[in-house]
Amino acid sequence: MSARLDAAEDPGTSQTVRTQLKLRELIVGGELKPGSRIAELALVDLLGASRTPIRMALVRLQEEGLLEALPNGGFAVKDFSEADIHDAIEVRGTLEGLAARLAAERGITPVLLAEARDCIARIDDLLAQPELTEESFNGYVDQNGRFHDLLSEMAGSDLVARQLDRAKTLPFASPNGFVMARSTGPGARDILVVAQEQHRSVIEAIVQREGARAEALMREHARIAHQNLKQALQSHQSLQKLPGASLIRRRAFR
Amino acid sequence: MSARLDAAEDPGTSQTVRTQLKLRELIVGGELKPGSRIAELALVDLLGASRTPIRMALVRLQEEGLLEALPNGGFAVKDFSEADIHDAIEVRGTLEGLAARLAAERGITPVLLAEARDCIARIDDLLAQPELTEESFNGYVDQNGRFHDLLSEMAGSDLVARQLDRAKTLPFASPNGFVMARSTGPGARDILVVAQEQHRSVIEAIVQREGARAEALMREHARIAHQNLKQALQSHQSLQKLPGASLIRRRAFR
DNA sequence: TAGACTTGCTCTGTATACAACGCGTATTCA
DNA sequence: TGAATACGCGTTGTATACAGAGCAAGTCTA
Repeated sequence: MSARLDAAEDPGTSQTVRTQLKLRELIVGGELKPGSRIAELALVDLLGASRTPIRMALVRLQEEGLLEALPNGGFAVKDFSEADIHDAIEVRGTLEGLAARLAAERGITPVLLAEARDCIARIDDLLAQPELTEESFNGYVDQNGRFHDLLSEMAGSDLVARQLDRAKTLPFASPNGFVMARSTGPGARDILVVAQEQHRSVIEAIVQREGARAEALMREHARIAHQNLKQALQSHQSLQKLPGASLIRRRAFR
Repeated sequence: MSARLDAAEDPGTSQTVRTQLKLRELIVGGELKPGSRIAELALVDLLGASRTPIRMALVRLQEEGLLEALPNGGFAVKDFSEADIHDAIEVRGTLEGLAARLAAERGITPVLLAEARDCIARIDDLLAQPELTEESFNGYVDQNGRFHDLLSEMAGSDLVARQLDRAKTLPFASPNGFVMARSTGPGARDILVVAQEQHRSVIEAIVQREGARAEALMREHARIAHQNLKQALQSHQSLQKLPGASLIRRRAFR
């Protein structure tokens, strides 16, 4: 019975991977409430896979930090305090700072540099107009994600990239996490302008082999998310747009 | 058949956890060669558990970074280049620097401070004598591990502690990794003296709320491991004492 | 009526059976 | 003799059966 109904969705991948992706969506989407135990049998019905791949996915998501193991077996969706989110952003900034410093110290390939410059040029184009449209905002999110991936690659270290991936897994710690929460509003475009300036400066610092400067810039760049967090927590509307908002403890909405 | 022969070893824990611990020992001990596929059935015979908990343990060890998933299924023990080890140490230093900075900025509890001071005092005692015995060296390793655990706790953040744990998992990236490789030799004691001075300074910086200083000190502290790595790679004898030495690529011994 | 004990159910952890896939080998054909 | 194909073995990924433990509900007794 390996040919399940929904197996046709992603023919190439294994049940375990499909289950993991679906589960992650359910979690950050808020379908599974934090704190309460996740019943494996319920997921069997919900996801159309047997318990074995589901358990595998649960273990992987626990290692990712989205689930916690309960004392008497099983897993529950983790919830995060405001302080946790702050720390998650700080960790990402620190590791991105490390990546930037290593990139500056070791030098980067012309190919990577060209890609980064292309990335920055595209964001420049998007920000050329005084008004932010939904389309240009989505474009920014794409290019911003690409920029941060490129930076991870520039460090030239699988280990650093791996650790950075881990740090970005938490939805609100990802480079685009709080950008999403601020897609509209008066200050939205200005923040992107500031962020873009930091993008430009970091690449310049890396090219000039200024490690300390590159590091400091990436740390500060991540801290934009702190401002966005603060603002998002005051606006229910903004929080709705934040991926993984349901994982935040003491949430006022709902 | 849940009452296996060796189940009596650790009555409380589950098969999965026991398997994971045993497997990790096999890996860092060099019993499982890097690169080649790990046959699950072989582990069934070797560890006395069925395939299910073994697979669980394999997945967890992959997430830990000790195993890599092979393209056509299964896992292999990862091998690490000299550059990987360098990066792993740098990542640990960076995260320990973050922990120290957070501890300084946020302040630490008197209990933690007392424990840290006790830790430092014990190391002082061990280093009071001009000669390093095997006993005093082992004592140093214990207290050094304790110190680094305390520092992780001082940050006051589960997320930071988690990420730091990950960074310390690689055996040669752990605070005691390269200390072990330098247990003997003329310079051995002097290095411990330097490290201990850094321990002292970091705690002082944290108490004085000097975040930047605390961070810089922990980074530099981790870099002692770089020196030790360099020296260990030149001496077969030292490498033998290094946990996980068999995971290093292009090794000259054996 | 309240508390404690017992019983039953549901859930996880573990073992095993099954199927598909890949790889190596052997055989056959050109 | 070489290359290509087919067959068989071993391996992983998946499904399911089974057992023990925890939790809740119900009942009995004081």
